[in-house]
Amino acid sequence: MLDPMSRILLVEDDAEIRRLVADSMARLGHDIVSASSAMEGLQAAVSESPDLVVLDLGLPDVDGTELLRMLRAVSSVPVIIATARGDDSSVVSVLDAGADDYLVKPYSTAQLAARVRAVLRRAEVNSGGSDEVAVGGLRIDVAARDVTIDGEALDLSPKEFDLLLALAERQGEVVSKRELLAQVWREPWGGSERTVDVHLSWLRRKLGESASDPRYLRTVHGVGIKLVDPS
Amino acid sequence: MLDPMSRILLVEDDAEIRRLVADSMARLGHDIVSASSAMEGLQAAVSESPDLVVLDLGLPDVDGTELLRMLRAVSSVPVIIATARGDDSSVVSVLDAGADDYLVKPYSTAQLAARVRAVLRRAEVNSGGSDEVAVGGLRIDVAARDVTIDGEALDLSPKEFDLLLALAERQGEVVSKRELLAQVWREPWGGSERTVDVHLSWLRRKLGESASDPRYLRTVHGVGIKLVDPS
DNA sequence: CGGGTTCGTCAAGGTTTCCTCAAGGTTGCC
DNA sequence: GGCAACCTTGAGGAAACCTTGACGAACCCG
Repeated sequence: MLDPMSRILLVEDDAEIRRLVADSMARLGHDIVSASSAMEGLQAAVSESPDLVVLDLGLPDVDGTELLRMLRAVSSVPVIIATARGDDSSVVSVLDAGADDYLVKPYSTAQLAARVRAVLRRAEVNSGGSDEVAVGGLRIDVAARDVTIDGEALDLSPKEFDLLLALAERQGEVVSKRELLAQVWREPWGGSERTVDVHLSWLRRKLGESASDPRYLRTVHGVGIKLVDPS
Repeated sequence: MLDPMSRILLVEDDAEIRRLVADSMARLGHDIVSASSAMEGLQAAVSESPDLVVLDLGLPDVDGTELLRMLRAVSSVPVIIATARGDDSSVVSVLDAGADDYLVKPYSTAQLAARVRAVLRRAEVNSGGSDEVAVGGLRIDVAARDVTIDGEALDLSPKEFDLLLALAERQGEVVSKRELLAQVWREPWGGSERTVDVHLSWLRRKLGESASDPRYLRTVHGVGIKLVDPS
C-alpha cells in the first residue's frame, strides 16, 4: 500500500528545519511545497491544493492559530501542527480550531513521517475514494479486486491478482523475483522463483501477450520484471 | 455535524487512570465502555461497536501493538494510543500499525479530550447515511429490516439479513469471512467460517441464484465475498 | 561460437478453498 | 413442555488453485 506521492505543504519560517523536513519527506516519495510565512502558506494551500499541511505556529506575520482558522474557512485539508509551543492550552485550542494532529518540537523526522502517514490514511478512508491503480489500458480496483483491460473484465486468480498489483504499484520499476516472493508469497525463503515465472506466464496469457512479444510485462534478464505502459 | 454522544472504548489496566479518564470523558457527554485487558478490549471493540478506542500499550496479557493489529483485522474504528512508552520507534511502529494518534503519559485529560474530538471530527465525514441501501434490484430498509428484490418482498432470517446488510454497506468491495464473523456474528476469532458459507448458501437460494451461477453474491476465491450489481 | 545461466512453458500432483447436506443444538414462542 | 424457526458444526466431494520439476529456448559473456 505505497502512497502514490502525496502533495504536502510545509509552512515553517526556520529555513534549516524547512530544509530538513522537506528533504526527509521528499525521500519518502512525497511532493513537497514550502512556505515561510502565513500569507504565503495560505496562498499555497489554495493554489497548490495539497493533500496535507504541516504547520508551524510561530510564524512571523500571522499567528499560526489564526492561519489555521483562515485555512479551515476555505478547505478541509488535513493539518498537522508541528511547533515548539507545547503547553496544554495551545494544544487543545489548536486541535479544536480544526487541526488533525499536534507535534511538539523538537521532533524526529521519523515520527513526523509516521504521523503524516496516519493522517493521510484516515483522510483517504473517509474520502471514500475506491483506490485504483492504472497502467495504460489496465485498471485495477483494489477493493473490488477487479481488473479490466481496455474496459474488458479479466478473471484472475488470487496470486495472479496480487502479483499484478505488486507490479502495478511500482510500475516502470524493475522488481526482482525474490522481492515478489517476499511481497506476494509472504515467505522470502519458502518458494522457488520458478513459481513466479509460472504465474507470470499465466498473467501474460490473460493479458493477451506473450513473453516473446511483451506489452505490459517486460522481463529484464538477470534482474527481474517491470510493468510498463505499452502505448 | 452533531455531537450526539460518541461511544468510546477505553482499554487501560490501571484502575486509577481508567476511572479518571472515564469520568472526564463522561462529563463531556461521551458514552464510555472500559476494558482492563487486551482480550476484554478486543471483545468489547466488536460487541460494543465503539466510535473510537483509546488504548494503553502496557497491558498485562497481550502487547498493545499486537492488539491493535488484531483489531485492525476486523475493524477500522479510530484508535488513539495513550501510553507511557514514548520512544520514537514505538510511536512510529504503532502509528504504522494503524493507530490514528499517539499520546504519551502523563497527559492531561483536556488534551486527550481535544485529540478525541479531532480524530472523531476527521472520522465522522462519512458516518451519516440514509436508512436504506440499494444494489441493483435489491432494496434494504435498515430500520424496518425489510428486503425486496425487484419489488418483491424477501423473508430473511436475522443472520441472513445482517449478513446481506454488511455486504451491502460495502457493496462492490470484497469482504473476508473473518470480517463478516466480526461484524455480523460479533466474535472476532471464535466462529467457524463454515457458518458464513452456510448462510451465504441460504441467502443465495432466497435471492434466486446459485454459487455456480452468481448474480449478486460473488465469491472471490481465497479472499472473500462481494455484493455487486448484476446488471 | 560455446558454455553457463536465466527464462518460459507444460503437465502432474498436491493443497487449499468452497459449497452443500444432514445432524444436532439453541432460542423463543405458544 | 413442546414446537418451530433458526443457528452451528463437521463431513464429503468438487472445483479452483498453487507448486514443482523437467526441458528447451533465450540470453550473456568471454
